[in-house]
Amino acid sequence: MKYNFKAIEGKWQKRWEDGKIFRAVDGSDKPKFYGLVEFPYPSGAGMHVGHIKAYSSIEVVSRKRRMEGYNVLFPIGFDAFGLPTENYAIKTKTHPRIITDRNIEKFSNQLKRVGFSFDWERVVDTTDEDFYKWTQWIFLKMFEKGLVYRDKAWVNYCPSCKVVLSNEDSQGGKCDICHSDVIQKSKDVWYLRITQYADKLLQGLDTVDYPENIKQQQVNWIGKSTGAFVDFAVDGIEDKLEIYTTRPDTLFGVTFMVIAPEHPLIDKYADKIKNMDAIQAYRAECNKKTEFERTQLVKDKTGVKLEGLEGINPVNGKKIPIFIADYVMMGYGTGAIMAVPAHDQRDYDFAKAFGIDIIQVIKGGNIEEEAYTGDGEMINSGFLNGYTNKKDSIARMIGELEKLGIGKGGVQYKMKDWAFNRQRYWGEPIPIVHCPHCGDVAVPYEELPLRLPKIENFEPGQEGESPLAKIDSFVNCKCPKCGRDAKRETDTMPQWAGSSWYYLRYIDPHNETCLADADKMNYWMPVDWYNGGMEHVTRHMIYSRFWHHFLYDLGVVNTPEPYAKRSAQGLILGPDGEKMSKSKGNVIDPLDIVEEYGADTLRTYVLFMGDYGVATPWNDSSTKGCKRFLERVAALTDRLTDEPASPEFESKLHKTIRKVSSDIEDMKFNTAIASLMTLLNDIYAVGSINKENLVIFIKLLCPFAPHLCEEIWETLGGEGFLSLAEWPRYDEAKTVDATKEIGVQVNGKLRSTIVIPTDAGKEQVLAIAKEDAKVKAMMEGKTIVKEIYVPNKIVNIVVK
RNA sequence: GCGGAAGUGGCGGAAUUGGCAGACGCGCAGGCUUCAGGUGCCUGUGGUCGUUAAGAUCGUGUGGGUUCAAGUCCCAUCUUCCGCACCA
Repeated sequence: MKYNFKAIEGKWQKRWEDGKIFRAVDGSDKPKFYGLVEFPYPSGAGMHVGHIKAYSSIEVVSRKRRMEGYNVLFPIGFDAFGLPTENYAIKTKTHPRIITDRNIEKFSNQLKRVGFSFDWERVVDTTDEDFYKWTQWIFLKMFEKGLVYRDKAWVNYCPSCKVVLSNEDSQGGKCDICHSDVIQKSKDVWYLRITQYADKLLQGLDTVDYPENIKQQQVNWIGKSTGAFVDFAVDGIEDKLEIYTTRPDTLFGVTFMVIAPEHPLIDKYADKIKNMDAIQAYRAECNKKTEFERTQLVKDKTGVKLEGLEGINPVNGKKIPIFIADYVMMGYGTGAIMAVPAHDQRDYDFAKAFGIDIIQVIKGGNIEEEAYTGDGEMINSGFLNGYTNKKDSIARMIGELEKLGIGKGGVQYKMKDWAFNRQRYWGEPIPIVHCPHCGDVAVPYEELPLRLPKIENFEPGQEGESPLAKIDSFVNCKCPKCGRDAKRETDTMPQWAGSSWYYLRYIDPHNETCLADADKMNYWMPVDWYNGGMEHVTRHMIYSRFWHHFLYDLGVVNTPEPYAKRSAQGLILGPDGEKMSKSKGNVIDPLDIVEEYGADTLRTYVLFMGDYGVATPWNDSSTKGCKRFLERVAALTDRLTDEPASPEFESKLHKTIRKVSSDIEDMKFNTAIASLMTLLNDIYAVGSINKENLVIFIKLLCPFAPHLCEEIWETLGGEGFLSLAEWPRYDEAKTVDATKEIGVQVNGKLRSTIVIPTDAGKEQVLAIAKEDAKVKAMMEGKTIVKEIYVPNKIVNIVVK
């Protein structure tokens, strides 16, 4: 058969779609498999090769599972709210709805042309009001349970996008979307109390099958530390200055304190501070720096001493100076620290710069040179003297502080509450009404969805307020509680909202009475295998795990964790080895590949190109190599024979079944395909193949190159769809060969190879080895010191 | 700085976890087919020495070590990539 992919691919895509053969069945008796891939943002640019690679893994696993008799849910949808669409809407004066629908259609067609076996009857779109109704519902449930609060806060604000960003969206002081510098601005912010779930999110990691590096990233992100809160009295004022420390054991070594420039104590006691001018000047200086700069300048500590206020070390009553310095952040701990220069490098640098005393309280290191952070015997530390174990001294100190009522043990998280509102049009409206009499009131559940009003102008206001604020008919409403005039919240939710629960909606996408039917969720959840990008391992995954834990506590879902297993694909780099980008002109368009080589070649190549989890450059010649492979497979129909296969070939075939089956489970797609290539070479070497064995071959190849394999199946007179045929099983007995070639070493160096009967005894194998001419020559005139035989692997004869 | 991963031919990468390094693919070279280009098919392809050959010898970032045997384990060291980062 000649390989005419253009004719084949459209034909089978149509048959699959018409036959609805990839439809997931609710409540089937079969075992279930829920495979999930991160749904795409339908950008105008269309699909990227990265999408193909990301989806191909679960695609192959899902296809294999179907053939193994599973009831498979492999859905797709669109994460369609977001800034790029809105910005494009502003630019082209087109409604985001129109743009989104257009892009979704384009994406769908592209995905279909690659032949992915998605269940197209379960497509979800986060911007569909039937979907975001339930996003709003979950928000209101959180509001009801006290997990939502509003606060005035200094927020990360992108002056270009005119939008408030979470810490997660403004990493490194740059806007995640447009990469402009982020500035600090005072705003009304809605927060979700994700910190309340920090411990559950940490503990949940012990119950899921994620790779270690992914777990570690999530652990780091949550950033739990244990330590103590300690109150320091300040000379001359009533208020205490509370600090957080992970090293309360070093309290006797405290020689100064540092507070963040924004610390409220400063303004409150401005009249007591004698050098307010200098303080204000320093603050102004800090304000100019972005958070990025502030966290970059590790060296050259700067700061100003507060003249007129002095702290008192609670354990020894010593008076110590207080500084403001920008290396202390208001956003972590209490915004104030006790400084122990002898045992903390930052404090040490600061003390050296400002000529402050350094008191060593733990023996060890050389504090003339640098801070000593290791363990050792406690000295100069009153009741802690003589302690050598950090753990013990910390426990003793916390006990002492608690007895005195000036401190207590506590934990801190790097993770902050999730800033949840955006001043944008193209997002889920936050279903809250501001009533002058009742305060913030939830929109009643029965009024959901709170629809986005149809408007013409999507530009944000001058001060960055939401475009919705200009729509009087939307803003003005009655308070659901008291019925008097009230105003609607005009901010919308961030892009992460819809993706925090979308995998549940796939289970029951058209349900009008709840987010998904409980029985169906009991059947399908948890997601058995979720693949996506490393860039979503912290934000998206932590947010959605948070929402899922919340829904579990609410009794809506039956599992605490949404994803049983997670994997991540490596990037596809440009042919030049650089990250693909428009500006570098090294972008590969998957549709060009489909046009030129066909979808099966594209699918095969993205999995063959290298280790799935590792970034690999695109190589057009190698793509051709995959095409050549498929052409040679197609030509097998011209090499059919009625002859039974030789035992040697049967053995190779069954080993290949075993290898492909296990490699797919281990995501070693490259070696799975390589073993099929090897088998194909073997078939060509033999010259022919019988029908029975060819069917096994195309079944193994089917998850990778389904169009071609279906076509061959049809040519061979197969009934129905190969995609639904039974996955081949290997016969263990047939994978065992009668003889085996093994290496023979003399003194650890390979000198020859011999053929032995499989599982022959040591004596027999050694006898064969010693008969070998080359081995004989090497042993000539020497005495044997040691003989080693590793069954079916190697012989090593040590001679002197 | 902390945490994680990785360094293997001209290139992408294999190596059943301590047992014949370089599977498979690309590229390259030679040959056949072809008017020719391309495609296809066959053969070869880690380095060095060796007239071909037989063979020898070196070889998995670098330097040591353990072992009959090391890409794989241990110690030291260099490099690259990816997270996190004045987190108290």
